Amino acid sequence: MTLRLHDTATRSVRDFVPLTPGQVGVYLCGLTVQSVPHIGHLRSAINYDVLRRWLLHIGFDVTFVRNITDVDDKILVKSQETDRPFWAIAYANKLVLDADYRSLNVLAPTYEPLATGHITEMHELIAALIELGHAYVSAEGTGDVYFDVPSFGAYGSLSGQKIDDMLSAGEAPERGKRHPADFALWKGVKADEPADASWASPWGRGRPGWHIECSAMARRYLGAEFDIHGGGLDLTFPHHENEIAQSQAAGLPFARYWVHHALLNLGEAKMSKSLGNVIDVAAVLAMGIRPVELRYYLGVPHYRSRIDYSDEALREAATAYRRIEGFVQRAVEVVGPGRPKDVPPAFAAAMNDDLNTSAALAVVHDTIREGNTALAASDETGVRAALTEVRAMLGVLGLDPLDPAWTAGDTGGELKPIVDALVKLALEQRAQARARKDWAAADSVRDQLKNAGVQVEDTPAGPRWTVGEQH
RNA sequence: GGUGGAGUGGCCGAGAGGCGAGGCAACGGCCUGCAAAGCCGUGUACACGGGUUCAAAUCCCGUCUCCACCUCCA
Repeated sequence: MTLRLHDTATRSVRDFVPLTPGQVGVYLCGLTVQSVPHIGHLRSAINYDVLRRWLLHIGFDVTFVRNITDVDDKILVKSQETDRPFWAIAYANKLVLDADYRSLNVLAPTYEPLATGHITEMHELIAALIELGHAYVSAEGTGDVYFDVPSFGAYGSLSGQKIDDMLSAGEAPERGKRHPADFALWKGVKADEPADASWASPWGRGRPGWHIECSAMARRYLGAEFDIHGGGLDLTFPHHENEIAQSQAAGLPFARYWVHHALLNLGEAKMSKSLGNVIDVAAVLAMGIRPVELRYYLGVPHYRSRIDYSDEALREAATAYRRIEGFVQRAVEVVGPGRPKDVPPAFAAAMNDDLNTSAALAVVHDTIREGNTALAASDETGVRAALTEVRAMLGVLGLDPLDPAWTAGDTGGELKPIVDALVKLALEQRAQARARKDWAAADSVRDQLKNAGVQVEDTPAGPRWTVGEQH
């Protein structure tokens, strides 16, 4: 059974065949670090993290490149508004982004190139495009270099756009564009822009256009042709279309599969900084939702389905995750953590079917039900079998409760043995009360523990307790 | 105007011609001293109107509503 992926270029689900057997090169458009990331951005990271984990699980060697755009119009505007260097703003936002990725258990990419670190590679590509007649220097002496869109016959093939049908670009062609659809490869420095936001080039000082960085960096780290290019649906046009044009016009075959994920909406529109309808990780944590629960919420719907954000749905996802977590904890108490390895065939089939995470999760829940039944029957073999499968599946989704990424952050870990001893003391009294059928006394112990944040449950193996997981 | 996509039970969310994915909530039962957790069971769900078919949520035609992109955007 092979992996099948939806390819935007063909608008169909296709068998995934890597360029080189056993190896996969993935380029994901990361963020422009113009502000603190919101949970829509993180959905993107999680979707591709699941893709990556699945590729790894089925045995591929994955080179995963996710870029950072650290210079652009908005960052420069912010720099002027706040009178801080653009690079300090970009870096500060990148630090928050890094922390968010880590908190959500998103694997670090193989490499994370910065746009400003690849000016040379961009120059090479731009020079080649000029040489081949696919780019030109603005006639107005601004130092701008534009890609000549009409010179690239296949333009629009990814998004199905025809140049003639496109909405006229509001403003008149700027600074010497030959065609309104032409886009900047290099932007000559403007008088009012920060002096430290420009680089020397054969066409004068300036800075990169937005699209060129991805073509240049994908080429540098993944080669002229690579397997998968990912990004948000909103990048299909013009960004990805322009990447294709730049790369292919320069003779580079570029990406073989285009994977786009749907967006996260808040209210009636996509979450976006410019609309002001934004929720970030800090806001979610403030609701009492843990990062793992946020990951579950963002990662379970199919990646090509829009998520309409709501607090209720997020809280519900947290509850659902706790059922999963509850099974894993109870099972571990009986048989130990086990050694997660194989995944049930139905789970693999769902993942191979264009990463159907919802269907895959149904298999997780089915397995958990079997595991719970085994637990109730004190069937250790059954518990162990279910636990290893469940953990293997959750591992692919990045949601294994035992993953150090989640457990490392647990607060009060060093107090646990102490609390454990104290709770045991109380539970002993409860056991004695129960033995003499003094239910009032027994329940009083349980209620007092509950008031202190400790939940007590009776199981076939005796009472167990957990700390504050109520919302 | 062009391009792509969506409307599924109280809620979330898969599926894409035939036997009701899964979760949350609710209700009933089992278990329990009582709980909790768990397990078992309970729902005439597919935007609307036509059509094709033995059979349609799934295909066709039409209608409505919504979203994204065509300008920076995950």
